Amino acid sequence: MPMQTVGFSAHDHSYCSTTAMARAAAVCAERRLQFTPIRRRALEILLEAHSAIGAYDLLERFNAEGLGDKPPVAYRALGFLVDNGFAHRIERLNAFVACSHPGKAHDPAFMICTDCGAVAEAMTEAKGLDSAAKEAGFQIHSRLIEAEGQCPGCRDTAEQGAKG
Amino acid sequence: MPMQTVGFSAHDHSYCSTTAMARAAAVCAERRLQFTPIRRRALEILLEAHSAIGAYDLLERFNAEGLGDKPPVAYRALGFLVDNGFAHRIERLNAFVACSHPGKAHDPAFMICTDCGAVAEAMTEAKGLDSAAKEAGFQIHSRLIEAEGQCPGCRDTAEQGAKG
DNA sequence: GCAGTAGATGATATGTTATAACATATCAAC
DNA sequence: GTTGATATGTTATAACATATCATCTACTGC
Repeated sequence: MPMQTVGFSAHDHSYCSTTAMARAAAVCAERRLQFTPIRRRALEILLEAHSAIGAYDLLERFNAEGLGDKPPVAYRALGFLVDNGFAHRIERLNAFVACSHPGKAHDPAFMICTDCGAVAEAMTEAKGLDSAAKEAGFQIHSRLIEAEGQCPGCRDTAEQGAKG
Repeated sequence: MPMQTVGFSAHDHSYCSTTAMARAAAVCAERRLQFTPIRRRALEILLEAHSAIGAYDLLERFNAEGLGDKPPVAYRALGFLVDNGFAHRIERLNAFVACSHPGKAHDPAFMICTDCGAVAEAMTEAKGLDSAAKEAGFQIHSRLIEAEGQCPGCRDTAEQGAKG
């Protein structure tokens, strides 16, 4: 099945994956960053998943493909992707997802489905947090916003199960 | 110095600590929970800190006091405190803080000072996240909101340093 | 009081995530 | 062809977390 969920909605995944890779390659070229095979493959794997991938999961994939089997290999590749805005770290899961809006600076929020593991990225304003920080005299350097719950697909499935 | 920061503002810390302990004890009595010496001491230590304490830091304290030196001891105590709303886990730090609003159900936001390690808890609305979730058809079960930056005290210090 | 039971603690082992530190390879610039 | 910069390979270990089973303690009902 070629369709999966992004933002929990069906889409042509191979297309979105391909365009994301092309965009990443373009950004790297522009910034004189080396989009090496390991980095490239790491991003491909994240893009294929649309769920969060742990560093050691990634490492297993690498190992199977002869790309290296030591933790730093995975952490460096992931670090590169995160540093350059091609991926995000999901703290709740100690894992990583491909960025849905690469290139643009953003403080994303994530919705994590606890049933199927899908992760969707949303742009949010976090106005409540900003005003709380202002009130406290706290200067925010970075925000972390993650929600866990059920994606639309899994809600439907759960309801079916409850009925049947 | 008896004063420290909560919500980054000066306060009589021994008083806030004592009342928090009393409140926790009352809640435990009401819910028929055992507020055992280990659990009690864990909460005391978190309350004294007003910054996030890691499980192994806590364990070191326990060990020094003859309360146990194996990881499960710390994780169980912390689990109890979190489950019952006396403490929160800070994902970004893999560490724990005493709850500033025990008893009330809440989805707190945290402000973490990267200079001094102080952590303040704020109540927020997270309206942006809620509307994004609604739009995506995602049902939120729990929220995680953490900001890193500089607390008022450390901002002042940093400015002094820049000047001098 | 005493037996049964649930919950708490003790102890061992292991699993999982992450980084420090050092060595080597690759490639471009001089 | 040496230098310098960046990426990768490798070893070791730090840091965080849980599974499992044995034992003990405290409440429950008799």
